[in-house]
This record gives sequence, C-alpha cells and structure tokens, in this order.
Amino acid sequence: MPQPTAAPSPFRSREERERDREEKREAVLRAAVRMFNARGFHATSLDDVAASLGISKPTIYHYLGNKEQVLIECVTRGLELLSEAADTARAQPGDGLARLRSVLRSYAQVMMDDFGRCVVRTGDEFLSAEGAALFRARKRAIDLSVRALIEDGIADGSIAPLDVRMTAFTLAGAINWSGRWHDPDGALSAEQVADSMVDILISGLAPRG
Amino acid sequence: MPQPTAAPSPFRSREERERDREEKREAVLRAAVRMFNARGFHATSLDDVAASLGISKPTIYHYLGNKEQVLIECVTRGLELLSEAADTARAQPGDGLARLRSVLRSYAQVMMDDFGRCVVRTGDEFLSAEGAALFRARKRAIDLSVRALIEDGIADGSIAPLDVRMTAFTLAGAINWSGRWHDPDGALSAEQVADSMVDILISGLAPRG
DNA sequence: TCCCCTCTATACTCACGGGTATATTGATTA
DNA sequence: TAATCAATATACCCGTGAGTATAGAGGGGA
Repeated sequence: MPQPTAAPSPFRSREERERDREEKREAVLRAAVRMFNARGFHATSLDDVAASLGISKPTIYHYLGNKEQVLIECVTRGLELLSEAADTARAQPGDGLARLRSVLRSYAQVMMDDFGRCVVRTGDEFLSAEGAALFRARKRAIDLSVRALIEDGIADGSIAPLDVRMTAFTLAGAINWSGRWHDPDGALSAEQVADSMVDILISGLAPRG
Repeated sequence: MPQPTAAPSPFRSREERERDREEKREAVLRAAVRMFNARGFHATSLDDVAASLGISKPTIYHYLGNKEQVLIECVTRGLELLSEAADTARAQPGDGLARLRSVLRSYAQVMMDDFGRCVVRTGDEFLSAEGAALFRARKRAIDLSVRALIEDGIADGSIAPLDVRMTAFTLAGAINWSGRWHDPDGALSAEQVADSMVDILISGLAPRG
C-alpha cells in the first residue's frame, strides 16, 4: 500500500536525506553563481553567499571543499550544459549549416543563463593551475565540436570555404559576449537574442546579391 | 649656440624633469596593465607591480592615487585608443560598409594590444560606482559610433537592413573576444586576425549565391 | 538507552594586501 | 648655506576574508 503523497512523513529515509543534501548543495551553487556573476568572484565572499541563503559560512564548507571548488562546480555546470547543447544539436538531421545554426542557438541560450554566464566571466586567472587546465580542456572539446561542424558544412557546400579555426573563434566570441550584456529581465528573451545573433553571423552584413 | 645632443648634461631642466615623471608614470601603467591582463586585477598586488619594476609600493603611490586609479588609467588609455580608431576610420571616404570595415579592423587591433585587452577584461565589478559609470559612458559612446556607421551603411544600401543594436553587439562581441584568446607572440599577427575576423563577419558563413 | 553521525552556528586564527607615517637622499632655489 | 621639494625606501597599521576549532542539537541505529 503506497503512502499518499499528500501526507509526507517528517521522518526522512536514507534517500530522502541524500536528496535533501543534494538540494542544499545546489542551492549554494545557484546562490554563489548569481553573486559571482553580479559582483565578480574575488569581490564575493563566502560570508556574503552564506548570508544570502540565511546560513553561515561553515555550512557552505560542509557541502563544498573551498571557495575555488565552488567556482569550479559552477563553471563545470555551465560547461556541461554547453557540451550537451553542442552534442544534442549536432546529432540532428540536416546539412552542416543547419546543424551549426542549431548548435549556436542552444549555445547562445546557455550563455545567457546563470551557469553559462559564469563560464564566460571566469578567466583562467581565477583558477589554480589544475583547475585552469581542466577548464581549458573542456572548453577546447567544445571548440573542436564546433569546428567539426563547420568542416562538415564546408564539405557539403552549405558553408563557404573559410578558415575553420578563425571562424570558430569569431562565432564563439560573438555569442559568448551576450553573456556579458544580455539582461535576463530586459525586453528581449535569450531565445530572441540567440536567434538574431545567429542570423546575423550566418548571413553577414553585406546585402545578398 | 645649441647644445650638442651627444653630450647630455646630468643636470635636468624643468621640462626634462616633468618628462621623466611622465615617463615613469607610463612605465608603471604599462607594467600594471600587463600584470592585470595576465593574472587579473584582484590577483595582482601593487607590491607585485612595484617589484616587477624594481621599485617599492610607495613609489607607485607617488605617481598614482590608489589601485583603482591605476586600473582606471589603464582602461582609459584603452578606451581612448578605441575612440580614436573609431573616429579616424569613420572620417574616411567610401560607403558605410567600407568605413565600417575599416573601423572594425582598427578596433580589433587595439583589442589585441595591452590597453585594449584591459578594456575587455575589466568588468564593471572591479570599479567603484563612479568609475563604472564613467566606464560605461565611454563604452556607450563607442557603441553609438559603430551603430551610426551601420545605419549609414543600411541607408546607402551597402549593408543589409539588419537590427542595428543587435548587429553592433554581435560585431563587438566577436572582436572583443579576440582580446581573450589572441596570443601576441603566436603565429598570427593582430592585423591578420583582425582582417580575417572582419571578413567573416561581413560575408557571413553561408556561401554567396 | 546510549552512542554516533549529520547539520549547523559561534567564535576564532592567520595571511594577504591596500594604504600610510616617516626617514633619507640629493638636487633646486633663495 | 639654509630651506625646500621631489623621489624613494623601510616599516608599519588594519580591514577583509578564507578557512578552522569547537560545540550543540536532534534523529537513527545498536
């Protein structure tokens, strides 16, 4: 006889307690990433983050090792979203350009989200040597994903024969930057901005003959 | 009877001393901007900057008010170079697209230079309220300059009728980002990179019919 | 029932770094 | 020659913030 969900017991089972813990960890990360994005990593103290959740600093240390690890987890979340966006869109049907368009749109939307923004705003300077190496490796993987797609497009004729490396950097730059200026509470949704940017990048500025 | 320049006196005149002072100030700024770019503003102490010049911290304070002012001077240098690039290129002959191309190239080259890089890497978070306001105002002026150029191009038919604001952000983003990844000691010169990026942005990815 | 494990807080330590008080040297000026 | 000023250093103060030692409260299991 299953328990009615409307009458939850105050006694928590093993899994429930683990889920609670995970939830709290996530809450810390979400609070931290918002403050990092708003004020910068160095200008945000863990006391500030704790206060914004109504808890104290040692509680944060109970869930996460140290300040750098908080940042790394945030950045990792962002990078995972980005990789995911790239991989799922890449598996869709269509020619190279169509798939690239799809990837860029997803990519851009992630960039305007909290964790994506954190990826753009976090320079290698903020991380320890090992952290920075990991960070670079993951970013490189995403870059290679995009480059592969551009190569596909060039091969099938849907993309002009451009310098692949330079094209990837140019696209990434334009899109990354949106994480800097886009205001989530503004008039334009992330989706609208993403679509506009991608259209501009694909069509270019010069009028089509 | 003019002094032969080959036999400089060890006694300095008024102007010479002022020039010396200015030179030293510049040297501090150059050293600082390099370290800020390499390690980040907060991670760079003025002791570090001083040490890299073989001087001590109070000497820096002798030439500049405080740490924020050091950063503001660096950023201002960069913004001045950027404005200059925009204004001179804008005054050239040609249709809107040609002038925009010229502006973007100069802009990109500044971005890959020490002071330009500093502009991209410095978020509002690092500055005090007044500093940030000034910073934003100057960036906005440059943005408006670029938008005006895009509007000119649309008006004269050399640029497709795009959303001006979004186009300006997209272009700026792509170019700003080069300040993050371009390695001045690498194989590609700033000029080469600038030209490539601008070509890609203007022509887009889709093959020309 | 008693112990332990989880979660949380208070209150601390300690290093780092921005900024300053003060002394010194040497050149400029009265 | 005395007074002054620019340039520089040494040695300090002190706030901030990362990280920790310790304690207490309360549920779960033996």
